[in-house]
Amino acid sequence: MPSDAEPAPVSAKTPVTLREVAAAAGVSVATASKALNGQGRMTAETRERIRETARQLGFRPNHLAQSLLRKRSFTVGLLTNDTYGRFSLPLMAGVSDALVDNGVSVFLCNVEDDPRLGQMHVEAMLDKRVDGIIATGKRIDRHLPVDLSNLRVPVVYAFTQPDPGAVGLVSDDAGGARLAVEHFLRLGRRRIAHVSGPASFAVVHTRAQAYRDVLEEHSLPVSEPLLGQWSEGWGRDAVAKLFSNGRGREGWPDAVFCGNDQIARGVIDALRERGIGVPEDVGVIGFDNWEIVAEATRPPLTSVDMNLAALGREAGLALLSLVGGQPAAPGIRKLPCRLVVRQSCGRPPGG
Amino acid sequence: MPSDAEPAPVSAKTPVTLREVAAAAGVSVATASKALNGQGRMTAETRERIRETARQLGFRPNHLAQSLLRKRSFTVGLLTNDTYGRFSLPLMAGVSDALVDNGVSVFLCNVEDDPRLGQMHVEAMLDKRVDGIIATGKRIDRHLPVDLSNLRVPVVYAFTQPDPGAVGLVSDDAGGARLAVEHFLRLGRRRIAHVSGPASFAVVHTRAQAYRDVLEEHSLPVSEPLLGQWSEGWGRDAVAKLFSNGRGREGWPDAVFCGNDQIARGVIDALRERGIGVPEDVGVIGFDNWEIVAEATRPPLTSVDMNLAALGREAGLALLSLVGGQPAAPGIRKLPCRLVVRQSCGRPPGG
DNA sequence: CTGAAAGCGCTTACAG
DNA sequence: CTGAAAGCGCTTACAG
Repeated sequence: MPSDAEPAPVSAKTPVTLREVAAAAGVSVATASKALNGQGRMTAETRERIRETARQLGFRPNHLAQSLLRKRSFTVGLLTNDTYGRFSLPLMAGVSDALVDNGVSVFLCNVEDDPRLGQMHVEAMLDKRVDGIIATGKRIDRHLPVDLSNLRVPVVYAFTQPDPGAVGLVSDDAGGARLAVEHFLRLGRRRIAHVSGPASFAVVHTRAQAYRDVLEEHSLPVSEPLLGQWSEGWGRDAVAKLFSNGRGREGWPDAVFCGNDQIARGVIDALRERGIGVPEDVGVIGFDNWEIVAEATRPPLTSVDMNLAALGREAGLALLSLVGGQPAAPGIRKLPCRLVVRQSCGRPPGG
Repeated sequence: MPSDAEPAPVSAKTPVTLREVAAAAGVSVATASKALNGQGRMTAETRERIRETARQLGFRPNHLAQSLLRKRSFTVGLLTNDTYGRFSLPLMAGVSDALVDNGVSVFLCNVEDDPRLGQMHVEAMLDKRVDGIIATGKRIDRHLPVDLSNLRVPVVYAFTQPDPGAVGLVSDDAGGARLAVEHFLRLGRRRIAHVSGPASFAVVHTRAQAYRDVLEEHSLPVSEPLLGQWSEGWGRDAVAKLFSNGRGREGWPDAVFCGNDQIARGVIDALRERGIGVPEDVGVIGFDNWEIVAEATRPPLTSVDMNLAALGREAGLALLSLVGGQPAAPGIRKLPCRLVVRQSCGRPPGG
C-alpha cells in the first residue's frame, strides 16, 4: 500500500464497514476488529497494516453496533423544564463539557411542565438506551413533571428536587448569601438591608436566614427582609420603602443585598433617581451574576455567582461514575458560590 | 393469561427482549416482531395475544437494534456556538419541538468557536449515525467553525451562514425593519431615526437599508443611521447625539428605531433622564423582542420578534424531509418577523 | 397462518 | 499468531 495514498474523504455516501477494511487488508473481520481495538495478539506489522488500511478507507466504527454489544451507548439524556432560562444554560454547558471529554453525547429534552411530554421524552431516551439521565430545573424545591425514581439507569439531579435516595447537586445558597453580607461588612457597611423574591421559593428563605445569621454573629441589627417579586419593578418599590423620609435619613441602609440581579438593577436605578449615590452612599449586591444585567447597571453590579457551569460538570461526572458502577452517596451535595466584584460596593474604608 | 395481571414495572433492571416476549407468548421471534409492528399475516387473535404479552412484560424495543437494521437512528445533531445566547435557545426549542413529534431525539453540541471541538462533535455524531444535522449560530454572516459541506447526511442551516448549495433558514430582517418603520408612520411619526449595532454585522446593513427604503417610499427625510455597539451604553450615547441642543428642538426625532432591545433600553433610559417623554414625545421600537429586556423598560418596549421558535420548527421539518429523501431547494429561505406592540410608541393620532 | 434463516455491523470467547 | 463461530436485539424476505 503506497504510503502517499490519500485518505478517503469522510464524505463517502455509505460508510465503510469493518468487513471492507478486513477484505482490503486481507484478514478476517475478527482480526481487523482486534487490530483496531488494541485487543488480541498479533504481529505489530499486521496490526499496523490493518490500521493503515482503515485510515485510508476512512473507516469509522458504527457506534450503534458497538453499543448493542457493549450494552452501553455512550449517550445520556438531559431533561430540563427551563429551555428559555438562564439557569439551565450554563448548567448544560458544564454537563456537556464534562461528558464530551468522555466521548458521551447528550440528548437534550425540554419537558416544559407537561407530564405527558416528560413521559414521552423519558421513554424515548430509555428506548435509545441512554446510559443515564440528568434532570435539571430552575428551582431546587420543585420536581420536574416526571417520575424518575425507578428507572433502570442512574439519575442525577441538578438544581431541582431530587427523589429520595438519589444524588442531587445544588449551589450553596446560604454560603453565597454569607459571601455577600460579609463583603459588605468588610467594606465597613453596617446597616444592611435584604430585598428578595417571593416567599414561595425555598432559596428566598435560605438566603434570608444566612443574611440574618451573619449579622447576628456580628451583633449587628437585622432588619426584616423585604419579599416581593423577582423583578426590577419590585427593586424600585423596595427602595421607596427602605428610603422613605418617614424613616429618617439616619435610618436608611448603607447596603442592600438583593435576591437576584433584576431586583438589584431596580434598586440601583431607583437610588440614582433619588440622587442617592451608589456605591458612595449605598452598596448593592445582586445574586445570579447574570452578566447581561450585572454589566449594564450603572455602576456595574457586584453579584453572587452560583457557578452553574461547575455544578453541571459535577453532575456530569457524578452520573458518569454511577454509570461506571461506582456507588455514590445519595443526598444533596452543595457546591460553593463565588462573589464577582464589580463597582456597586466601593472600596474598603482604608483602601 | 389473566386479564387482571398487572403490567410489569418499567423499572425492570434489565430490559425485556423480543425473545422473551416470543417465548412467553409461545411463538417465534419473527412472529412476535411482526405482531408488534403490524406486519405479516396472522389471526387477529394471535396478534392480540402477543401484544398483550408484550404489554404485560413491559417490552420496549431496543432502538439501537432497530436503527442498525433500518439504517436510520431517529436521532439528529444540533450544532451551535451560542450556548449562552438568547438566539439559539428559542430556536432549539422550535427544532426539538418539531422533531419530538416525529420520534426523533436531538443531540445538542456546543462547539464554541473551536474548530477542533467542532470536528470532534461532528465525528461523534456521525459515529452515532445521526440522520442529519442542524447548524445554528448567532449570525447569518458567520460560519460555524466546522466544515459541514460534504457529509453523508443532510444538513440544514438556521441563523448561520449556509454552505453553497445547502438549505438555510433566516429571519426576514428587512421585513422586520419595515414593520417597525411602517408602524411609526401609521402612528403619525415623521422624523424617524435609526440607531443600530456595529457595521461589521450584515443585519445592521439589511435593517438600515429597509429603514431607508420605507422612508424614501414615503418621501420622508432619511437621516443617516447611527452605528455603534449592541449595548445600552451606546443607546444612551446615541440619544446625546440625536437630541443635542445644537440640533435645535425642531430637529429632534419623534421616533427611534433601534437595532436591538438593549440599545432601545439605553435610548428610553436616556430620554427619561432628559425629561423627554416616551411615547408622548418620542416613540421607540427595539429588535429581538427579548422579553426580559422589553418588559422591563419604562414604558415596556414595542419590539420586532424574529419568530425564532418558528424558524427552528421549519429547520427541523426541512431536515426531516431531506432525511426522508425529498429534495429541497437549496438557498436561503427568509421567514417573516412580527411586531410585538407594547407601550413605547403610543396610540395612533385619532386613536 | 407461522417459523427458520440470514443479516445489520460489530466484539469476544474459543479453537487451531 | 489468526480465523470461524456465536451472538447483541431486532427485521425481513423466503419457505412451508
